[in-house]
Amino acid sequence: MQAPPVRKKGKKANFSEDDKRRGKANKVKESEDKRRARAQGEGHGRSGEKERSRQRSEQQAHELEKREKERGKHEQVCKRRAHEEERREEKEKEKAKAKAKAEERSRNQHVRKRDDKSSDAEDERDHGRAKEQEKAKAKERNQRTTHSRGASSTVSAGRAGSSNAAKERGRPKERSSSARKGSTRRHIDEDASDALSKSSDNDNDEDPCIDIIWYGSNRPNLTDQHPRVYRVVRRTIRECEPNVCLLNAFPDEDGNFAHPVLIKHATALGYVDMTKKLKSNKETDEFYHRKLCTIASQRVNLIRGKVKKACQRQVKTVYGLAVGDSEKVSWLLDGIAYIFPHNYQVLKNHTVVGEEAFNVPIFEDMLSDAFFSKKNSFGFRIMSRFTSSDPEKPEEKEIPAAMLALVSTAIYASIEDYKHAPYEAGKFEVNSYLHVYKQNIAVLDDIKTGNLKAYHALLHGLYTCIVGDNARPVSKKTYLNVAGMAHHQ
DNA sequence: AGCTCTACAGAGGACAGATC
DNA sequence: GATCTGTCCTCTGTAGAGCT
Repeated sequence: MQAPPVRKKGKKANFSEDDKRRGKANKVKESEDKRRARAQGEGHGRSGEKERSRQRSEQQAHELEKREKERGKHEQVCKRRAHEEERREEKEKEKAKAKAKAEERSRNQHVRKRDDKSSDAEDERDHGRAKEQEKAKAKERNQRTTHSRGASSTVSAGRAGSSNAAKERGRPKERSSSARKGSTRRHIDEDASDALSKSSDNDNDEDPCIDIIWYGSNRPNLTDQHPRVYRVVRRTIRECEPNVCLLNAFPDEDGNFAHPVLIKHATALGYVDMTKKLKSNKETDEFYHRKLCTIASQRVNLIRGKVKKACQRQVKTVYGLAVGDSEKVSWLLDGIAYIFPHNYQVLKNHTVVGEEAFNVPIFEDMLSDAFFSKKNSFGFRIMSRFTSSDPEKPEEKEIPAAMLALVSTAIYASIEDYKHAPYEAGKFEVNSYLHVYKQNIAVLDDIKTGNLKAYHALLHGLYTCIVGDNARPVSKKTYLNVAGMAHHQ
């Protein structure tokens, strides 16, 4: 069996060049074989009777040669046939494999769809592990835990473990990456096997260990964790990620924002010892939940980072920025003028249309780009949870204020990057931009309290523009005029 | 030591061109 | 027209550098 093409560094599947070359080489080889076969055939025909009549001895030698050639030819044909047979078998095997893979994929999709529908479905999935797999997993994990206890750490070993872990930082990379590969695959397989073995709902066989598997890097890896820990953290992530757009884009203002969510899911799943550990104030237990929180908080970071990246590409043209134009940048950022339609003229009075907050096309573009670029994108996945602020029109959903404020904050950060030359994309840190986020939220709150209809028109209007036909068209935001906005800026 | 951010890696889906 | 193959893109997850 041929090994699958090795992927190298980089995002793209990197088998292209190698495969191309391999494909070309095969073609060249084929044509060379053909040429050789043709040449052999021709040569064979020419070595005829003329030679025989001239010199018997030569003829004998020739015949000998001929026989040799034929034998060689025959061997070649045999070899080729064997090779063809081999290739055919390989192809059949590959086909069978692809079929199995497709079946597995469709099962996975089914499971994933089920998973999206409700978290109850996840319960089924999580609890429906095949007995055999669980045993194998438990065995594997025990081995790993033993290893990590000896060489690295589990948090059950407490802080002492972390110092060991620090020593272990220099461990060979293969260890972690192979563990990652194995574990990632393992969880996917769990999903697949789960779809098949719904009947085996039995938690008694599950590995009850709730220690954190941690090899001493900055945070524990999600997929390395024991099933119970994995399940609780996974659910915590699933709850925290949408909340970034629905409720608060900067929850990590409180470093342990995921802590209550962890407790909630541990309790819901009935993991008494884990709930106890999460609620405990002991130093080792605090360390335990802090470590678990870091897994969730990284996901939140990633979402924000993506939004900032989307904005970086656009602000230059939208706001007509030049690198090092600190005067314009300062003006745009002061009082968050950039959220309003404006007219900036050098050495003249700049004007801002205060009635049209967030009525700049970049907001719609950035929301689209960051959250709704594809039917499968994050925004579409959480769209069912969007609500309406207008009690009279509950069906007219709105873009959540947190989502709009996050985009606005990312735009602020991107504009600020142009303040100094040379251009350098700054970091989108919580500490640096939390005040901007709060300022944006305050503006939205003011609109909401001052003119609910305008607030609804703004956010539902954005929703309509982005989501399209699913929503009813809504009047333009031109009547938005919030007198009280100014004193909050 | 812990936090934050970025880059990298792997898997799977989408799509276009090639081939049958 | 159906199927196959190669390539690109996106998403999820992880490692590690740099900073506090």
